[in-house]
Amino acid sequence: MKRINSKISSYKLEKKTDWFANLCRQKGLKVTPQRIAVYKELLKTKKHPSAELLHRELRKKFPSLSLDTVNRTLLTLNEIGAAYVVEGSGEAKRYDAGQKAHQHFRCIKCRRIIDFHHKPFDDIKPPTYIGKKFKVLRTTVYIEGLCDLCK
Amino acid sequence: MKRINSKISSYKLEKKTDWFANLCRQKGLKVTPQRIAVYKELLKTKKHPSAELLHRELRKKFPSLSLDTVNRTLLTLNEIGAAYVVEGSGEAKRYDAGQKAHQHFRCIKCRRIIDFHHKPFDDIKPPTYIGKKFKVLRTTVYIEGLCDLCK
DNA sequence: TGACAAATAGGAATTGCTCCTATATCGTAG
DNA sequence: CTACGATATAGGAGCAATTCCTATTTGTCA
Repeated sequence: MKRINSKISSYKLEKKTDWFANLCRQKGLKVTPQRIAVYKELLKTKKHPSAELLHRELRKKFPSLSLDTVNRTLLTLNEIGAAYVVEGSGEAKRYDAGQKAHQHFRCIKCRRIIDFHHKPFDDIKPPTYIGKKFKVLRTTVYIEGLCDLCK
Repeated sequence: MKRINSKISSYKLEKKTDWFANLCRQKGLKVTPQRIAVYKELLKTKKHPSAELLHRELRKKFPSLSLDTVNRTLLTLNEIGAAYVVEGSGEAKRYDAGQKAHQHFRCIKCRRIIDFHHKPFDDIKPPTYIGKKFKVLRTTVYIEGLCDLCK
C-alpha cells in the first residue's frame, strides 16, 4: 500500500501557497494572512481536520485567529476549488486540500479517515443521462468500515 | 432514466416490516411500536428524510413520539443494517432504508438527493489490500453537482 | 403474572456552525 | 506613498441538530 500522505516538502509548500495566492487574486479575493495560514495548515497536515482542529492548531502561532474565520475560509477554499469537504455525514465537516488523487476509507467507529489510492477509482464516470440532466462537479468513491485498530 | 423510487406496495411493506421485527429479535432488541413506526415511515417515503422530518411526519399518527427516540432508532437501524446514513457532510443526517441498489446524486445548492441506478456502480470493489487490512462494510459511489433546477 | 432489562419522553446540555457588527486590513487609484 | 473603499476579521450572540440525563413505561421471558 503506497504511502500517499508523507509530509509535504517546504519547497512544494511554498509553490502551492503561491498558487493559492494567485488563485485568490484571480477570483478577486484578498490575500490575507489568515487565508494563507489556514491553507498552509491544511496542506501540512496528514489528517483530514475539522475547522475546530485547524483552529486549535493555528492558534498556537496565531492567537487572535477566530474560529469563524477558519470556518469561513474553509468554505471559501471549497468554493474556489483549493480544498474540498470530505464525504461523511452528520459530524463536523472535515477538509482535504486534495493535492493528489486519492480516495478515503472511513472508520465508522473511531472516525479516522485513511487515504488510499486505487487508480481504477479515478476513472469512474457517471452515466451519460446524469451528465445530460445535471451539472456534475465531482464523482466520489468511498469506503466505510472498521479500521485495523477498531475491527 | 428508470424510476426507482415508486411507492412501496402495502404487501411489501408488511413483508419488510416482518423482516425487520425478526432482525430486531435476532439482535436482542425489543420490538417496540416506535421502532416499527420509524422503520415503516422510512420505507414509505420517497425522500431521504432527516430525523426531524420523520419525527414531524410520525407525530401526526403518534403524538407522543419524541425526537430523541427517532434519532436513537435511526442510529439503531444503521447499526443493525436496516437503514443507512446517506453520504453528505455538515448538514442534518439523512437516511435511506436501502431497499434496492441505487446511488445518489446530491445537489450542492438545494441539497436535493436524487436516486439513480447505474449497474456498473453496484459492482465496484475495493482494492484487495483494503479488504485485507480493514473490515469493509460499504463501498459507495456518489455524485455531487447542480441539479436540473439549480444549474 | 411478575420481575428485570431495555426503551421512551421530555427537557437540559452540548456541539458545530453561522450571523451580527464594530474594527482592521488589502488593494487600488491617485 | 497615501488615502479611501470594499472586504475580511474577531468575538460574541444566536441557531440548529443531536446527544445526554433521569424518571417512567414497556417488551420479554421465566
